[in-house]
Amino acid sequence: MAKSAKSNKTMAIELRDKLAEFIANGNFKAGDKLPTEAALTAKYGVSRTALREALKLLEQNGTIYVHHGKGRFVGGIAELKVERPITLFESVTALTRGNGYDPTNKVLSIAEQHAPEHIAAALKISADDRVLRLERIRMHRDDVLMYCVDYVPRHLITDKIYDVEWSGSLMDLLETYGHKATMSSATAAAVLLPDDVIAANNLEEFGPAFRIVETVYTAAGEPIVYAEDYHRGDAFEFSFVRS
Amino acid sequence: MAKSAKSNKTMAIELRDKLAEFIANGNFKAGDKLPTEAALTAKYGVSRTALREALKLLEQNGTIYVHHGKGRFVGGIAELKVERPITLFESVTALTRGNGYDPTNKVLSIAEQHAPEHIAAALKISADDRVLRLERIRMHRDDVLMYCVDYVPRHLITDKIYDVEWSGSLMDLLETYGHKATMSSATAAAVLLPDDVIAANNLEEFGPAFRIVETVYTAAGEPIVYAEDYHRGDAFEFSFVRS
DNA sequence: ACCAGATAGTTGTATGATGAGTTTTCGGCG
DNA sequence: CGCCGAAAACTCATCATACAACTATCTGGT
Repeated sequence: MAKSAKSNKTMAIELRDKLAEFIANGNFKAGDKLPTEAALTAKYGVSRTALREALKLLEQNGTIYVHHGKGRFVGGIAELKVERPITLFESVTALTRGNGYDPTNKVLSIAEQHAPEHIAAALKISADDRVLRLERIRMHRDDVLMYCVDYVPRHLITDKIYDVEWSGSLMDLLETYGHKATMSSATAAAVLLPDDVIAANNLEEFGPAFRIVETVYTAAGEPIVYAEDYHRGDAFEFSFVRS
Repeated sequence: MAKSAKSNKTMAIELRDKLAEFIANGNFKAGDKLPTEAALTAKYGVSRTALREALKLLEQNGTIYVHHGKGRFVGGIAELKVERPITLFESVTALTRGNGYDPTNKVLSIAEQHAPEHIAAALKISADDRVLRLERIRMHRDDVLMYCVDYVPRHLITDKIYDVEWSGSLMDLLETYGHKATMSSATAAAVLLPDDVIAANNLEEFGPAFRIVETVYTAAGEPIVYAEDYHRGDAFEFSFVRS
């Protein structure tokens, strides 16, 4: 199996994902026996080393379980897999598309200011540091799907704020400045939009919102965004497995 | 490194855990460089194969990240762990206590009926099979925290329904009948309580609800409960890590 | 028919070699 | 002396081979 061209992924990761797909698409149910290592190395054309590494990753995430000398078997949790769990870190654009919409962004405001105390703490900046506050709505045709407020430490964006295109993906933008978002710590709650937001933006029909407040980090643990995302209740549903 | 005596764990798993401990105890912070493969094989007295397998497991769970040719570094995700993530399978009682409340249950109704089609499908029962529908509210003093509807396949409860105490934990009850709940597949959304529920139970002040719909399974993958839980929006907040 | 040993099948572990990406060192040139 | 390119060293990625440990099945002896 040749690795994908230009892929940064290792063979083990690619193979893990291919095997996961094979299991998901192969009419397996919990407890079914998987092909042996020998059969799988032949099937995918890889070394036994890469295959074993991939299989151990699948074992760690519950997709399979192993009995030494007997073989490998499909784990029960595999049937509970959801395609895009709430725990998946992805851009708001991808999330919105995953819920079946074709989103466009509208920038309501972009401003440089001091951060409220709790936001400064989350972003690990001092009270003297400034943040950029980006306020946007995400729309599908004429319907407002999300109201979003993002706070970014000012020092991360080395250009003047009016020289920057703010309507695209904030994560992609930060990556061009050398800060690649990879994970976040989040909380979710059911709320109503703040009254002043409703009044300022004609959002009387928005209804209950699924609010996610998250701090976004690079792989090295550097906090780069504090986000408050209000997802319209009747437009979004979030999936996850509890175990 | 000798494996623990009588351990069923593979070398890779044991080493993963030892390395995780080394990282946690070693005054490392996110972004710090870890010792090379050569140094770690010498330190732990293991083959390079086992070490690489262990390191890949740590990479998958976010503890470390890798840059080909540069080395391995401590990941920031370890600092993001939350104590009771939304993905933790626990009883509603434990969840409610985790949010700081001392809940009492009030049974609104218990009835035997046919299951709606989507619920029969989720519980993997036929249209002829019957379910028990349990409707309850969870209260903290005089405040209603949750409105819950649970559906249980009738055949799981071998006693007459009026001989059963329904105000306790449903999961504990099912365990006494030999069906231990261990995991669930869930979706969450922000909604309003249905109008008839508000009217029937004087819940005009409930406000937006964080609704979790989940199918609960035993370890063998047998579905035993279909639950619709409406958590009062201003009383519950759910945490999770995205990666 | 039952039991013990041998064989075959399957996963677990180790070692050595080569390839690919990154950093450091060395030598030549202006 | 500083800069640049090439080579060497460092570090992770992949492959191949050999042997060990566990499980299932087969065979031969009683």
